[in-house]
Amino acid sequence: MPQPPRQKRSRESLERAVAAGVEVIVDLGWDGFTVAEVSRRAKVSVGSLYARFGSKEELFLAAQSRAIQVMADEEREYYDHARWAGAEPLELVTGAIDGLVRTFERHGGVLRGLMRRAGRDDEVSQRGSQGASHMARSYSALILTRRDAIRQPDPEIAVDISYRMVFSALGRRIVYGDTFESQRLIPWDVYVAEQRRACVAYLLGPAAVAG
Amino acid sequence: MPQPPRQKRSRESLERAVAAGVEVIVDLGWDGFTVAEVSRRAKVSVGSLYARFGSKEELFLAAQSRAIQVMADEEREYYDHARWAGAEPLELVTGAIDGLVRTFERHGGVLRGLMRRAGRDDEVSQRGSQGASHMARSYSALILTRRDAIRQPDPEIAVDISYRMVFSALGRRIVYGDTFESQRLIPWDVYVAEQRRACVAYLLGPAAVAG
Amino acid sequence: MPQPPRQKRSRESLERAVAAGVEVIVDLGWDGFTVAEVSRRAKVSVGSLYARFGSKEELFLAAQSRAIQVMADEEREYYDHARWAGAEPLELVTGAIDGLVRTFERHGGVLRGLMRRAGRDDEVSQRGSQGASHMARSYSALILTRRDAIRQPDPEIAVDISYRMVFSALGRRIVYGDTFESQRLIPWDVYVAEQRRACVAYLLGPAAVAG
Amino acid sequence: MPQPPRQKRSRESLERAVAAGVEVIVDLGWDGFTVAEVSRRAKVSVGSLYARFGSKEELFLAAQSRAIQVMADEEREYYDHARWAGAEPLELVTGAIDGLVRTFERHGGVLRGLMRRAGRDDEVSQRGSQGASHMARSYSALILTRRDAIRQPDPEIAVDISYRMVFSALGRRIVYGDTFESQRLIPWDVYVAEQRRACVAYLLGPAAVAG
DNA sequence: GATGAATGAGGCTTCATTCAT
DNA sequence: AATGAATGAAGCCTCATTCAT
Repeated sequence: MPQPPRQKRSRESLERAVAAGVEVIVDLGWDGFTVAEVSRRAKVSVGSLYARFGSKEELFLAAQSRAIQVMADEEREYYDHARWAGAEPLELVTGAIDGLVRTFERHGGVLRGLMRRAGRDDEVSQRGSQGASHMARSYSALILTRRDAIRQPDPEIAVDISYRMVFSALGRRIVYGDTFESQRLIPWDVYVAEQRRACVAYLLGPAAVAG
Repeated sequence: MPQPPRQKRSRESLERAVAAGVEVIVDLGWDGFTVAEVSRRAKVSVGSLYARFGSKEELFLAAQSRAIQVMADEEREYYDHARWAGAEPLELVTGAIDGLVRTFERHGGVLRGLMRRAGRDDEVSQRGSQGASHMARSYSALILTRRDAIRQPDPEIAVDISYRMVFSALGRRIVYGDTFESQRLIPWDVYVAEQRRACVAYLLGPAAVAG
Repeated sequence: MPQPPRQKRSRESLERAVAAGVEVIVDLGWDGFTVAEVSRRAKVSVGSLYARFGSKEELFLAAQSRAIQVMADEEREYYDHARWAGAEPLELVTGAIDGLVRTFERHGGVLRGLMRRAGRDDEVSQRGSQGASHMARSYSALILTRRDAIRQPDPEIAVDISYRMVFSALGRRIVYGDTFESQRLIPWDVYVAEQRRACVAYLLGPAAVAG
Repeated sequence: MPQPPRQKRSRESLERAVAAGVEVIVDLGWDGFTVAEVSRRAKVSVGSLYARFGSKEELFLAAQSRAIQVMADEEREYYDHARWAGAEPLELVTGAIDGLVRTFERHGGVLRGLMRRAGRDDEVSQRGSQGASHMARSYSALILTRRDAIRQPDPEIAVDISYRMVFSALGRRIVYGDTFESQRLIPWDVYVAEQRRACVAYLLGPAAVAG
């Protein structure tokens, strides 16, 4: 009986395991991320998971890496400087922020799971940090193509700060919901729009806003 | 002696239990928050903890309430309008933000533990939310004593947004550390100062900054 | 301040404790018979219960004794030979059985609790046995006043057997309900009437039944 | 080899678990029926027990089912009508009773444990009831093959009553011992013989006894 | 004595990891 | 290599009993 190619079956199992891992992170978060659950969804035996990943921790990290990879690919395309050639500073700031917003909108589910876990696991945190700070560089680089428009003493820092502010504000909302730190109901659209306004005011100053 | 002695021991061990609970939240977070650990640190037996709190969950909530209470007391004093009578808008915004900053500086440890848990437990989240949104009202009320100075179409929303931005930025840093979403090292002082600048720019516009 | 007489308060506490114990046996059975529950209902502290009864076991036994005492008093009156002077054998058998039936009807609640426990605790069993076999003697003595009417080789044994049969049948129904060993629904009245018929047939034979 | 080897170990440990469960019921009853004890005797880990049975309750029920199954098999064979073709009414009644007696003689140990628990657990009671009432039907059906011989107005009820009486009397003796409700010592053989006589007198009347 | 707070052994259950098949 | 059954440490909770006040 001809065996199916070892490598291929293997790769497929691994693929299913990682995909199931991401799925579980989205659906159940870390608390529901049990080896048995991933095994069930992936249709890969527990033993095989351990053969490939060594520990639950590694399995989770693999799922995390996968999710980050997807985001990074989208991000690379979005922040491609060619797309923004000739854009005005206001457009750049708005566009850079929107890249971040898009990521949170598209990947909120998995980001929620990852962020919750990152709060308690150093390795997860470190890898999450790599993904987030990679985006930080893309974001900053894009805006700093028009460094001259930044009305702050240290443009590098100011842009970085703006990234952190938006990242934090969106991340918080993803994880804790829309009325955690204030009961006032603010729709996502308005929330996002105000982040833009605040960053524009901070980075570009009055002229830009007026314009 | 005004207190009935029989209840004294009781009150003391309850006190030790709550204090130990807070301590464990600070040191180990929810994952290390086991009944046995609190029992050990409080030098109170497991049975006594259950006599008072009914469940591990209740015990955690009691520790949370205690921590929130302390913060609320400090906050009430800090945001007392009498202290800010006659202040300029710039001072108000800066002062309001500093109230938030102070809270995070003083209670970062416990806030870290609580926030991590709030991400996954609704009751904890709800109570944390109450504490945070109470401060939101104090913060907003203070700044809105000079509503006329706010250079945004809807001052209420703008002030609320500024609170959320600072809260998120500080909270994130408390939980995830100072180089999570960006590798750039920015000292706490600068980080805080830039939050102030961003909020001032957003809320008060150029005049205030210039001033 | 004049103290209430020690002895009296003491007796009253003990009384309340025993009464509460019986109440708990009736309402909750052994599983719900916790020291704390009796303490609560009796309004007597746990410490006092231990001072008087030494252990939960003793407390239960005291409640059991109390319940048995009440039944024994009723029984003594019911089986008083003076009441049955001149009765026909059929009346005697029927009457003796009815004495047993009455006890189960009046004290079914506590008997249920005691019997369940007696199955697992030797001391409870022994004391329950004393109560039940005391009634056996009253029952047998009454019927044997007309020993000559018993149509069995050994009247003593036959009467004893009849007692056991009725006792078992009633006890079983009290503890396990009316459709345990057979699904056929037989109302209590019919159930009791048939026990009478069976015993009469066994003890007195055809003549009595015909009569 | 017809059985897949992978499941063999599994089946064996499940088998050991159930057998150990029955053993513990016999030796220690419900009170001693702890998961750890069954695990120890079965040489099956606690985790495996939970993998198979989900809860201690399920494990107990599985042991109960096993015991009931064995009894039901014996019963089916014993009460097979072919074996009793042409029997006289007296033989039928005696034989039907002896079927019950045999079951109690052979399975007294486990019946004791099950009955004690049935008094307090509805599921256990219900399943026990099913077993007992299945036998009730076999018993009644056998005797009612000669319904015409029953000297009672309602033969169905009378036969059912006789079953209940014997079942109760034997069950009681199994659970509470031979001198619970009466101190008079009556050997098992005599006890059983008198049950037969009583039922015969009740069901068949004087003619049968005389015969 | 009376009180009831305090103790801690012991029971149930989950799940990461190992290992026989 | 793959499978999934087996393992057992660790966590939560109850309640009989003790003991400081």
